[in-house]
Amino acid sequence: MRIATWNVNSMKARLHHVLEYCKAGHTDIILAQELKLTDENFPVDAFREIGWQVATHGQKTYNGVAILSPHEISDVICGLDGEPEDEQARYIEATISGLRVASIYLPNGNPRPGPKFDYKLRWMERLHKRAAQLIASEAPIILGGDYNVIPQPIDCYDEKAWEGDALYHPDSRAAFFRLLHLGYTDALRTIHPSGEQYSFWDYQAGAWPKNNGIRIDHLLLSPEAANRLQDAAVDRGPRGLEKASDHTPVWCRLS
DNA sequence: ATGCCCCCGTCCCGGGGA
Repeated sequence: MRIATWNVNSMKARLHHVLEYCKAGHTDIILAQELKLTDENFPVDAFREIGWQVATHGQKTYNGVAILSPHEISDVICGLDGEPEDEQARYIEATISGLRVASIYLPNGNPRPGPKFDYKLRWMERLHKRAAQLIASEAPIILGGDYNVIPQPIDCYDEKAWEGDALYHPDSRAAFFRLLHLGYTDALRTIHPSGEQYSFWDYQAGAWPKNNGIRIDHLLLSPEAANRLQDAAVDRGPRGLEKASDHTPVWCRLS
């Protein structure tokens, strides 16, 4: 069973790339983020035609998350508890082949300090509560997505360039490690403990050709999932295509 | 040097992204 997370930066603009990725047989599940469209406008039929099912939690213009798979998707939950007035579509959870998976689009948090950074930290606390509930279930769980957190210095091309940024701020990183300390495993870092494993390259300033990337897309595995971890990697292919997303898929394989 | 690029919206500029 292979699971990939991919911030597609508009499902409408990236539909062809995503369909090709599905058809290529790289993965059994895609946890997608930044759809930038409503559920009504999600191209369900295009996926149905290639034998894939979808569960979506969309929003006009901004955010939006989905779970895509050729296998049956059940018990879908959208959103996190704790802030009923929050209308941003950033969390969806479902069961596929006995695996509980979530697609997460964590708030960016810039500019910091400010209300957007406060929202990011509150959102991470809400995610922490849900992650704790899930781990208590002792099911195999994968919390995948764009966490908008650079965990360690090794995960960015230039530590100085990110100093003070919401993605690299000590509060963001501490909240990320608090998630791990519940008992979750960072799949990619477990398989590749050293070296850069970037998942995002800015569109600007030639970041991609210069490999000025950061690692912000993560797959967090509960113990029952981590026990089955076989492999994990960044798939740089899609980032090199014409009209690419600024993120590329990160995947893991479970036995 | 927080602009460079890219995507969206009832749309030719501005907000948001990271």
